[in-house]
Amino acid sequence: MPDEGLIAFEPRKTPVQARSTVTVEAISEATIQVLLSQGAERLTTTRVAERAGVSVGTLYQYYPNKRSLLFAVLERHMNDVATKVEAACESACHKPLAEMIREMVEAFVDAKMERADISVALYRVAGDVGGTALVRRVAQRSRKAVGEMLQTAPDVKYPPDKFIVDLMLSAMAGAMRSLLEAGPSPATVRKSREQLVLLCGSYLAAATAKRV
Amino acid sequence: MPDEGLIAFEPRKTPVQARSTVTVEAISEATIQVLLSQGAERLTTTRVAERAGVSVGTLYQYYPNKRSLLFAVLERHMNDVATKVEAACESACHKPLAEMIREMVEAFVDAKMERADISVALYRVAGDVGGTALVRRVAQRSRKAVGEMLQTAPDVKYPPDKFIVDLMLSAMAGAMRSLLEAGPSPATVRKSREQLVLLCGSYLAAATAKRV
DNA sequence: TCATTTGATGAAGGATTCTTCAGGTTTGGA
DNA sequence: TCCAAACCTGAAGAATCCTTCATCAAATGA
Repeated sequence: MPDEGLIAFEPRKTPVQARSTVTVEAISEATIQVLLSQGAERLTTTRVAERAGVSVGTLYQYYPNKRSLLFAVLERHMNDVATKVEAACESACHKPLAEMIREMVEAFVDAKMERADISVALYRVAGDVGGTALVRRVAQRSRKAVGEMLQTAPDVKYPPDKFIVDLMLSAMAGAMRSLLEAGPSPATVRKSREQLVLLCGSYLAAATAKRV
Repeated sequence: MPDEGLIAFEPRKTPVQARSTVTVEAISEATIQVLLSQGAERLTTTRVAERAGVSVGTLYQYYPNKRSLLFAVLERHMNDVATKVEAACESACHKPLAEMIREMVEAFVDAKMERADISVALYRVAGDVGGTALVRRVAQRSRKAVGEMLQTAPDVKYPPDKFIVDLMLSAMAGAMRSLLEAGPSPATVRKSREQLVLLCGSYLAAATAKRV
C-alpha cells in the first residue's frame, strides 16, 4: 500500500476575508476543471492556479501540498452525497421496504447527478490521495444509515446484516460510476434510476426473505 | 477528456529469444508489484525496471513509453477476465435463467480472484492510460456474451435489452471492486460470491418478468 | 568458428513538477 | 488617515522523471 497519512492534509489557513473565500472556491472549482480536461496525470498545482486565475503561491497558502488539495475536494463531495443519503434514510423510516429502497436510491442518484462533473472528475483520483480509505469511511456512514432504516421496516422479517447492505451499496455505486463515465443523456439517467431501484429492491427483498 | 490515442501503444519489439520472453514477463510482473507497493503516482519506469532486475533501457526496448506499459498490463488482465466470462456464457446456454446467472457470476468472481493482486493494482490506473475507453470496450464483450446467452434461456419471456445487462454487469463489477480493495478473507469471498449470484439473479428475474 | 542478429546497459539530456519565500497589494478598523 | 493583518505574486531552487543512444554481451546458425 502506498504510504498515506504521512502527509499533512489539513488546510494551511482558513479564509477570513470575503476575497479569500472566493479564491478558495475558485481553486476548488479549477481542480475539477483541470481534472476533467487534462486528467489526473497532468494535473499540476500551477495549472490549477492558472485556471483559477491566481498564482501558485496563493494555492499553497490554503493547501500545504497537492494531495491535500485533491483530498479536500474529494472529501467535500463524498460528504455531500453521504449526507443526502442519510437524510433520505431518516425520512423513509417506518415505511414499507420497497419505498425505503426507492427513496434511498433516488437520493443517491440525484446527489451524484447534481454535480456529475465532480463525480466523474473524482473517479480519477479516488485511487491515490488516500482515496480508498476515505471512500470506505464515508461508505460506512451510508451503510449505517441504511441499516438503521431497515430495522424500522414493517414488512421485513429478517433485517439484513452489514455485509448485505454493503454489497448492495457498492453495487449501486459501481453501476452509477459506469453510468456517469459514459456521459448519459437525461433519458438514460431516468431509466437508470428506475432500474437501480429495481436492482436494489429485488435484491433486498430476496435477501430479507429468509434467515441468512 | 485527456488526450488518448495520440500516443503509440504498440509494443516496440516482440521477444524472439527465450531470454527476452522472461524479461518481458518480469517487467509485466514488476509493474503490478510497484503499483501495489508504491501507488500509481510513484510508479516510475526506472523503479519498474529495477524491480524487474533489468535496466530502464531494456524496458524501453519493448514498450515505447510508460503509458503503453500500463496499458498492456491492463489490457491483458481485462481480456483474461472477459474470455472466461464468455466461456461461461457459452457453456450455460439453454439452461434455466438461475443457472445461467450463477455460472456467469461465479466465473467472473473466480477470474478476478485468481489474480486479486493484479485486479487491485489496476484499479489504480484504470482512470488514466485511456483506461475508461478500454474498460468500456472489454465490458461490451461481456455484455454481448451475456445477452446472447439470455436469448437461449427457456424460462425467459422477455429477454432484457442491452441496457439492463449493462447495468447488471457494472453493478457486479462495482461490488467486486469494493470487495477486492478491502482485502477479503476466503470466507468473505465465498459469501460475496453467493450474494452476487443472488443480486444478479433476483434483478434479472425481476427485469425479465414483464415487458420493458 | 565467427558473423550477424538479438538483447541488455546506464549515464545523461531535456523537460516537468512541487514548493518556498521575499516582497508587494488590499482590506478593515481605530 | 494610517497601520497591522490578510492576501497575493511569481521567479527560482531542488527534486524527479521520461526517454535516448552509444556501447557491450549473448545467442544463433551457417
